[in-house]
Amino acid sequence: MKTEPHILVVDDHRDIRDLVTRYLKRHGFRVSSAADGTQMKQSLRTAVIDLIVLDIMMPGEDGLTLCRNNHQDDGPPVILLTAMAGETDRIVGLEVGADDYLVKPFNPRELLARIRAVLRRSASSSEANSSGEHIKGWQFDQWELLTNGRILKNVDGTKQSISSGEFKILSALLERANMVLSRDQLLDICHGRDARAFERAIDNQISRLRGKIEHDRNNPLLIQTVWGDGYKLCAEVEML
Amino acid sequence: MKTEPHILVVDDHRDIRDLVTRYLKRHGFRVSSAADGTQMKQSLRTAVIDLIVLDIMMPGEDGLTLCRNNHQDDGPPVILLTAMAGETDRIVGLEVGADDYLVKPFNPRELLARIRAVLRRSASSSEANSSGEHIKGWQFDQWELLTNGRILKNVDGTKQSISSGEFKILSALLERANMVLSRDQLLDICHGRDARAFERAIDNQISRLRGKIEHDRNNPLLIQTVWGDGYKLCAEVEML
DNA sequence: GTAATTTGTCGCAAAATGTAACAATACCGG
DNA sequence: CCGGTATTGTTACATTTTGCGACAAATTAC
Repeated sequence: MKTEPHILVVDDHRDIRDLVTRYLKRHGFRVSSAADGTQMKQSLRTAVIDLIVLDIMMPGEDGLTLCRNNHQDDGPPVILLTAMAGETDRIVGLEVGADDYLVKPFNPRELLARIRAVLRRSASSSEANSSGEHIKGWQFDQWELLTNGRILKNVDGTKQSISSGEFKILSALLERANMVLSRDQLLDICHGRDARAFERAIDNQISRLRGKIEHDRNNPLLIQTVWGDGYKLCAEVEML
Repeated sequence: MKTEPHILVVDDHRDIRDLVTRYLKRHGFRVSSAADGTQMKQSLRTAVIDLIVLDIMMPGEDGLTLCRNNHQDDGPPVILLTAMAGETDRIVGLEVGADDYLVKPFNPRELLARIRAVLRRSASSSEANSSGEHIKGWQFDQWELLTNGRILKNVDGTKQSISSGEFKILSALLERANMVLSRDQLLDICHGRDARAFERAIDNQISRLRGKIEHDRNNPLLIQTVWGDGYKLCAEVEML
């Protein structure tokens, strides 16, 4: 049996709640809404929520705090709504625990796309990639990476072979393009939680990857270092 | 094929309609106009409109309602014209669905700039990239900072590499150009609330940044010190 | 004017990162 | 099973980035 994902919209503005709710329902989701942290927690107790859309600015309990707590409790994934751009590296990732964010005002279609992306990620990480919706690959910068092969195709026709480890790291980065991934996260994704291999192994893989995909190895633009945090793939990524 | 964007001007005052129409046409847009909600809906049915300039005060159907409906239907972006300042925060965003607003009386050049900005935003967000920054970068003084490349491009072609810490500070300042940011705020933005690192660390970053972007290091014009308060980026900043 | 406070920036040390070289391991065809 | 090859982990060292103390310069208070 397959039911539609259940989204919980948390915002203190009634009209925003209603608008988003209607929009998401129109696109096939089940939707509940909550006006504050208390209602949100209640909803989480009484229903199985697959994803939360959470406004960061709310009276009473702060959206950030709610997000953090939810994340500590292994709750559903969260997409944050924030009023201003910038300073977003910290929001997404381990510190706060959001899975993605959107800057207001945003395009509802954009929200929809992000919701689908986050759901796909959390689905493929919880199950052993059981359900069908597979991606064929990614297109970014001048490269195309297909999930089945282990080959990077350049638009100019050249090909670049990569190892399976490099493939894992690259696809992890592509899956979360433009977000910072810590070395820990990358290790988890590529090796599973068990092998607490020396963290610097990641640096090496990154270095090897850069050597293959960057234009100028000494000025990496695609895979960027975020000092003290991790790595981030910077590019417009299109899924195939 | 590339055609010029088609703007729909909706206002019950004929003189304003005509003025705006002429002005926009002179600047290369295709323009239609409507005097009320009925005409507006008709135009939307019969032509592909890229953006609506909509007066909020109109006899008959309210501009706000029209805007809301249009937004629910996934219609084109809207710039609202409003008679009074204040209470404008809630106009922009999901609540009403406007993408920007302008207070009457307004400078036509200002309208032009906003139209271009909104068109640029909606163009980039309609592309189906599942994730990616809203803003591509900023342009200020003689510099251009791309969120992707973490590289400062000078108009003369020179490039200046900056570290990820410097990038965070600079983008925080750009994001709030011409406002004062305290060291505390900058620390929060760059490191998160946890690490209450020595505030003077900011001074250092600022100093290093100045060394890279100011014309005369001993006479910083771009990043100005507000004694006892913090720092302020002083420049006309354009978002890309 | 002087004293107190705040800021600018240099130099250095600590921490983080890049990467080459090498060792360990996995993989693969016989 | 074996030798050869490709891949990956580890170490070591160079380099970059950052934080912090120190002191000079600037600003404000008095």
